[in-house]
Amino acid sequence: MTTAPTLEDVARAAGVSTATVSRCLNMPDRVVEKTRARVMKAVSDLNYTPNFGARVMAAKRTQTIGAIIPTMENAIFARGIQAFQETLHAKGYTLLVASSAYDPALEEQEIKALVARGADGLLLIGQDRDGSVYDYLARQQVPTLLAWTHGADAPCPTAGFDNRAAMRGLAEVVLGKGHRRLGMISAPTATNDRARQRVAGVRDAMAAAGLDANALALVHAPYDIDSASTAFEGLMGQSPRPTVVLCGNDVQAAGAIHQARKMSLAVPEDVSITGFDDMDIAPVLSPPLTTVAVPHRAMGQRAARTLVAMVEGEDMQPDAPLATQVILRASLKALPQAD
Amino acid sequence: MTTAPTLEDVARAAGVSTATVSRCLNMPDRVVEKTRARVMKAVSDLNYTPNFGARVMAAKRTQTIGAIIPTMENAIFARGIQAFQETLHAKGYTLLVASSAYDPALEEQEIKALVARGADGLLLIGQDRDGSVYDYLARQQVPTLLAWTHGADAPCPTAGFDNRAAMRGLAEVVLGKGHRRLGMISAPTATNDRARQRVAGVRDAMAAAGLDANALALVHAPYDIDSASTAFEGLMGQSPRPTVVLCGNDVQAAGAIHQARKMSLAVPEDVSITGFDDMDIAPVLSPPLTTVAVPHRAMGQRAARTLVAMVEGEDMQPDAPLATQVILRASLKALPQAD
DNA sequence: ATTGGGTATGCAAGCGCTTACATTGTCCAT
DNA sequence: ATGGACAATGTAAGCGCTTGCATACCCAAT
Repeated sequence: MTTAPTLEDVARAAGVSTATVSRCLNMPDRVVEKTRARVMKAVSDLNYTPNFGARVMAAKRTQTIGAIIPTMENAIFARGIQAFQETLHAKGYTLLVASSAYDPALEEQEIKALVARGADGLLLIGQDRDGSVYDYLARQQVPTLLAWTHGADAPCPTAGFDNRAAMRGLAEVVLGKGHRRLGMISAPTATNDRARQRVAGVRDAMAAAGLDANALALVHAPYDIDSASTAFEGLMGQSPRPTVVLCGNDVQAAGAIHQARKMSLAVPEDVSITGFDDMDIAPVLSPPLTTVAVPHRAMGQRAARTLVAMVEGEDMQPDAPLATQVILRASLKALPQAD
Repeated sequence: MTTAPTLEDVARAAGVSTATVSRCLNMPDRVVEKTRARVMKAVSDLNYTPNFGARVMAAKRTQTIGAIIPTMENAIFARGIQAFQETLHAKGYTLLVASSAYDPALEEQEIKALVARGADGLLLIGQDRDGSVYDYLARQQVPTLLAWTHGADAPCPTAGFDNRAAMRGLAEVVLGKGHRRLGMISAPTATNDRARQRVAGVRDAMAAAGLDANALALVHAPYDIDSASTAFEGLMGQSPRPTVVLCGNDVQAAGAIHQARKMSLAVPEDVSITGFDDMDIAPVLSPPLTTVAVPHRAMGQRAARTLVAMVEGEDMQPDAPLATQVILRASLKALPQAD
């Protein structure tokens, strides 16, 4: 056979109609045991795989969920997506992942590609995107869930945590340790609401502590080790120098620690450093990293459950945000009392 | 409008036939300017997106490439896949990624899902899988490329490097530093030819140096930090204790270093540790990690070019394996000469 | 034996798109 | 004027599958 077998080939081989074969595959209990056995044998003899395009076109459901994550370059989204996939799989859905490299235009293309491909639902990260994208999604009636963020006022249902409150919690701990000159390395905030919220969280804490929120020494850098190193170097060049640098993410914190070592600055003696995410590497860095633990797996699972419910037409009442937790490790130290 | 517009809706709105609309979209120069403008206006007025299933079914090409990677949990495959995607994108293809969690059965399901979805080509990692899988792929006539591995005798074309030679190169350096009692932490080798090859590479070097290859203290652990920590602890419990532990991967090396610190073993004074991959974290660990640099991006790009060529029916002569490079950093030290 | 009520199966109409082929229209050479 | 060549567009036949409806069949009850 030079071309892939079709339903009809199977039907012929089993001596039944295409309808029966289709039913065997999709609603096995509507076909009597004996026939089904014969059909299944033909299926495996011919090594038949249904043609997806045809199936979609006829049935209008794909049992496929699409997800677009900003990056696969580091593990930020990996754990959550893995859990998301596992849960989807258990529910009979297949996950297709694309990565946008933090580029809104690319993301938009990928959204269209996934929708065109018949994704029954979409998972996107964060809520910063052009209104036209949400219009398009609404128009195409594709249930969409936003993860890694939380908000009742978001343009779609969300499954995530409150980035602002989470970072504020960490900043409060930092301030509680006596730090007053705060530095921060954040991802570019233009199209990244999570990053923006984290910055806002730090400022919230500063304001609440009676500090000038604008005094935050803020530097932007992409989520990679080298950029963060450079950013850290810049921060350390300022005077007075910050006593602590809060990083928007553990990867950046790793870069900061790395750079500190290069500059012969002891962490935390000369400068404290914190991260965000509590990735695998956080406890392994030296010094081990103070960070914010994000419930990645729980978020992925919840996202899967919610999105499937949306796809299957159930009403979902909005979820509360997931809780995050400050993890204290050696990279943050208390400042000696000055007053 | 309650349902997505179809080609026919557009045709009606523009006052032309569906064929003309289709041509506007797929071969614009076969339609005269004036008509095309009218059609395009209708398209954007209606916010029309072609139905992928229908298009696939009629045209039999999807411009989609599928990739299945063993894990997204850590960044092992991330850089390569990212480059793969970028190159595909430049060539007008969309990449769909699935993760098999190192489970052959899951991988098989995902292969079928991707094929059924009309992937024009497939990228798989390594070559260890049931013959029936390759039969299926041949049957379905889906061009398939194996990455992260190299071999003229592989069941499909490959785009990668020689794991065995790469690890042998590192082991030779290690032996050259005077180490004689070697420990190794490898991923489970049952369905992972890359891991198996790396072990073989170490044994090759040992044998070539006149050592007993069976004297290698080998422990298996999945690619995560905690498992590697445990594995390292086991290795250190043996006596005589290895003077160096070669890890199948940088993540495992991170776990090993972490565990060494916990056990108050100084690296590299008490024990040397090496990794594989030269991930971002390798230079950031303390001590910085001696490892093998793998040309991830080059591999991803080559894979994309080769696979697209295969999909488009060009003949490809087999490529040479990509070169790897031993990166010496502080985690490996020379042993004092004993003789 | 008949009849009625289920069940198991077959029939055939699409699903939205592409594309080979047919048709219509245009323009130029004769 | 007329025919021919070519360009622009339309017509309609699938692509492989699902599913509402029709048919065939089986068994129990009469």
